[in-house]
Amino acid sequence: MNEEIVLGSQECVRSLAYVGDALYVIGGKWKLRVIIALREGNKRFNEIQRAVEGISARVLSNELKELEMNGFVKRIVHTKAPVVVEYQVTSYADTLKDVLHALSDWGEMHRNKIRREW
Amino acid sequence: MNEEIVLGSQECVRSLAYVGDALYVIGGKWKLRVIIALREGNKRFNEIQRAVEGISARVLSNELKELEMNGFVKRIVHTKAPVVVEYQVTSYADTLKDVLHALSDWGEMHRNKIRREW
DNA sequence: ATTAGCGCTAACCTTTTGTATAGTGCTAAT
DNA sequence: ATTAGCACTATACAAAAGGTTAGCGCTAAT
Repeated sequence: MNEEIVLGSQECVRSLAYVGDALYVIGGKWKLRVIIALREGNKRFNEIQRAVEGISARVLSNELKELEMNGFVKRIVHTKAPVVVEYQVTSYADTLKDVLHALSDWGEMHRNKIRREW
Repeated sequence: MNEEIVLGSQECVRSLAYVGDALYVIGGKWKLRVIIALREGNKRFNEIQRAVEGISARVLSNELKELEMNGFVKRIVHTKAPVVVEYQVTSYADTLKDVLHALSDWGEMHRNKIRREW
C-alpha cells in the first residue's frame, strides 16, 4: 500500500467533515449571496432584497436570522422617528473572504466554459 | 460619491452572479462531498456511499448523474463476468481544488471556534 | 443452501425551501 | 388626501430535495 494514498485518504476524511461543517452554516441557495450583498455595503432590508435578485422577503428574513445566529450579521434597530433597521456584517463574515473569492472565480470560469460550448 | 465604493459595488454584482452560477452546479448538500470522495480514489458506487456518510443510494445515484452531466465525473461500465461500474473524476473536477480547499479550511476554523465557545 | 455484496431503481413519504398574497403601522413625498 | 416606501410577518400553498423501504438479477463466500 502506498503511503501517499493512505495520507491522502486521511486528509479526505477530514476534508469531508470540514466541508460538511462549512456547508451546514453557509450552504443553501442564499446565505453566501446575502453575505456578499452585505459586504458590499447594503445595510437595509429592502436594499439587500434588491441586491440579491430573486429572493423573497420571507426567505430573506429567515436567512438574516440564521446569519445573525451564526455570528455573521448584527441587527441594529435605530428606534427613533421612523424605525430604521440596519444589518451589519461582522468581522467573522470577513473570514469567508477566501471561500467567496474561490467560488466567484470558479463561477466565472465555469460560466465562460459553458458559453464557449454553445 | 466614493470611487472605491462604486468599484466595489460593480465587483459585487459580478460576484453575486458568479457565485450564483457556481452554486447552481456544485450547490446542495452532497455534490462537493461526492467529488471529494471521488478525488480521494473511491470509484465504486458502494465505496462512495460508505465514504460520504449519510447519503442514501437514491440520492447518490442522482448526484452522480448530475455530476456526470456537468462534466465532473465519467461513468465507466466494465461489461464482463460480474458487471463492474467505475466512476472517475475528470480533470474538470480538479478545477474545484481551490474551492474545496477554501471551504475545508474555513470549516476547520469554524468547527474549532464553535468548540471553543462551548 | 443461505447469506452477503454489488449497483442500482421504484414507490412513497417527510422535510425543506420557496412563492404569492395580503396586511400592519409608520413616515415622507406628491 | 392619496400614494409610495419602509421592515417586516402571517397564511396558505407548491415545488424541490431528501429519506425509507423494498426489491431486482447477479456473483462469491460460508
